[in-house]
Amino acid sequence: MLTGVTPVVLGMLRSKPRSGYDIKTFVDRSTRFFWAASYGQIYPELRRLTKAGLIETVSRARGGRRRAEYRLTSKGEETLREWLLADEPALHELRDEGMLKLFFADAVGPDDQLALVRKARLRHETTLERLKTVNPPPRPGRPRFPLLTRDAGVAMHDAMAKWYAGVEQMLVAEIEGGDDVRVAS
Amino acid sequence: MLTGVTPVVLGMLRSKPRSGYDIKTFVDRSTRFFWAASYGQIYPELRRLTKAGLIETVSRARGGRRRAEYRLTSKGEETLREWLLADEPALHELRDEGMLKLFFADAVGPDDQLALVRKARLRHETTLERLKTVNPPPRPGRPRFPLLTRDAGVAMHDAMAKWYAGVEQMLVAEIEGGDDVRVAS
DNA sequence: AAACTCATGTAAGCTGTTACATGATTAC
DNA sequence: GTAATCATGTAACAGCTTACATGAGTTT
Repeated sequence: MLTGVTPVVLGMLRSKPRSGYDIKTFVDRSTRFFWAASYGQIYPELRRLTKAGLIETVSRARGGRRRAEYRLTSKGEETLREWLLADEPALHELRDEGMLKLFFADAVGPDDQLALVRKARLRHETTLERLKTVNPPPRPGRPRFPLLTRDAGVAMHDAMAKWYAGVEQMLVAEIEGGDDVRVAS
Repeated sequence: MLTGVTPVVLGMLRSKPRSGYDIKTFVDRSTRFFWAASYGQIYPELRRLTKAGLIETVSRARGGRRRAEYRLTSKGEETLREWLLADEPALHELRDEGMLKLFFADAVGPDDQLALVRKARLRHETTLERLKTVNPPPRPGRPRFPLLTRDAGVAMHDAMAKWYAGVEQMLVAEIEGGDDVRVAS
């Protein structure tokens, strides 16, 4: 894989010809949650891949509008397949500021800790709901795996939301318990 | 937050003075899974933070070795607390090549799809096992939240491993089912 | 004395984001 | 006619990784 954007562009062009704009739009509605891409990556990549012979231009019009559509060449399809079946361990990177905050939560008092955890849970629940609304009707012939990855997102954020909920309960119990003790003594 | 490394450095110096080397080592054993940091970030950041008065140098020796330890100033502690309680939505970014491959898995045949899913499940299970072995004895007085984030990692990778296992079963059933039909017809 | 670990630091380079420029077409 | 959307592109910058340089102390 030359750069991080290569497989997305290749993959997006496999099912049908698309323009750079199309790719960006589709990425934002689909892979963005686990693999984002910007115009600054996509357009230069389309040129590189054309030069490398992995994709080719199809048509330059839609309506009267200027438009450059690309499709995979057989060489491009082969490259995509190679990447899919490659043996190298797949990259897996996470940047989760909420988790980092939790890591350092000892620096604040119990109430603030609770607020922090609650916020994190809410975030995951919001993402969860948003993912659930993505619901294109499965048609025969349409690729099935994209929808599957949506389910993965649901599973992940659901697990996280529930985990945070557990921590929340623990903290609530401690705060209340602590109050009781103080009242009782 | 100035840069991504700021809160880690600040947070790592809160519990006790550390050197840049210490910070890097500790990050690699703890936050790396959701927030990585390299020397190229840490050392320059230590200078910036010193100049800004958020941290200060403590001692310059340990054994006979050259060593620069830093600790939080009160201003630094305040900055850390502000970041912890900030209202801005926490950054959450994922780069998951395995998931991207699954997204495009329609491009390969059933057997390769299965192999791909199996590999992904194994990856998560491996990470899961590694996380489970991180088990520092909880001592009173030692911060508790770091250990909690380890549990979060366990929860997340467990959820993903199980989700992939489900997909795997589905694919296996389909492949076997397809065979049966072919054999029966 | 060789090898390893502790320890600090930087330069080059790669990747990716953001913001902007440009202009055509369509919807109101 | 004006606002929104479609569409392509780039330049500047921010952020981070990698590799290297350097050297002291420790272990074998």
